[in-house]
Amino acid sequence: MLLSQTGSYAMRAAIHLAERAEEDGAEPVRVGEIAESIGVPRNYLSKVLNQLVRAGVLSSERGPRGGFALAMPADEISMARIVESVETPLLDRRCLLGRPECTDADPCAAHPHWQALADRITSFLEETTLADLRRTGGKR
Amino acid sequence: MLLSQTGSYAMRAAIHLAERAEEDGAEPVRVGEIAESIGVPRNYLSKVLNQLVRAGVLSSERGPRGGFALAMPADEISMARIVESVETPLLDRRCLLGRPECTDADPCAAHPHWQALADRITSFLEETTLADLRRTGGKR
DNA sequence: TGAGTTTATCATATGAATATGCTAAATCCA
DNA sequence: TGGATTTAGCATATTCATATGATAAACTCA
Repeated sequence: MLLSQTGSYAMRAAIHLAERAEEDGAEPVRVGEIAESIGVPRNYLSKVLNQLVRAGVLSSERGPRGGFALAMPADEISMARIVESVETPLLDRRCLLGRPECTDADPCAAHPHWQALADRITSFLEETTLADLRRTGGKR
Repeated sequence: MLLSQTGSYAMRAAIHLAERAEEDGAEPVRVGEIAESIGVPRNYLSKVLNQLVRAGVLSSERGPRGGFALAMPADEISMARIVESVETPLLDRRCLLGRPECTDADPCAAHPHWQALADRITSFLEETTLADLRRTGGKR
């Protein structure tokens, strides 16, 4: 699996916020609505959203009329930015085999074979934005 | 990370066996040597190797002169086969976002963007064999 | 102001992956 | 045969991601 469970939650929540932003502009969305909509544990999601706030991806307001919203336009938020906010490291590009000491000088056996694909994966995560992932038309 | 820790251990152990097979033919290699060579916990590796034996990727012999060896030529053992032997599932191609109900009829937001890349990752794992990963020349 | 609502934070629980240690079974060889 | 060696298998420990629950802090609005 490319994304952790937490990374998946973060992505789905962000996509939901991108969709809601299209409908209601900058109106904050409450945790309860997001959790129910994407079907994940409410309290845990709350913690994940808070990480996104601290990473500057989301903004939040407390109290009535409070909730979460994207901190910037959807087309400026990449998958990489979201995933990096909640899980570390995003992708071990250095070494597919997980060797801590894998360097160019002493590369692992998979090194040359892995590089090209790792580059594509990284590009995918960096170049795909919430705007790309937002549902257009079709059912919810 | 694309591979789990256990998947990484399995790959590195298999690569080591492929290299040793070139040197000594079908001579079994003991857990101790493999663990020390790739720098992983010996007892845990023992369990991982046993999984590979039960999956038919490795063969094993007990007693003095015993140990582990590839059950077939290195160019017939794909990364996919090894990783699938120790972790499930290899890669959730269905849904990048981890939604359990993600189908063609009701796809997740990332579905079309994810498919092409997932295909490439799958191909990489299926088409790269131990023979490709074996070190040729260079230092150990 | 003060009651109600919502996020923020903390403390803890659960579960799965990872790791360790011991015993059993198989094999070799003197 | 019997002791030594090595994998197989089991039982348990540890660690970390995931999850839950309760309280604190911030905000709204009557």
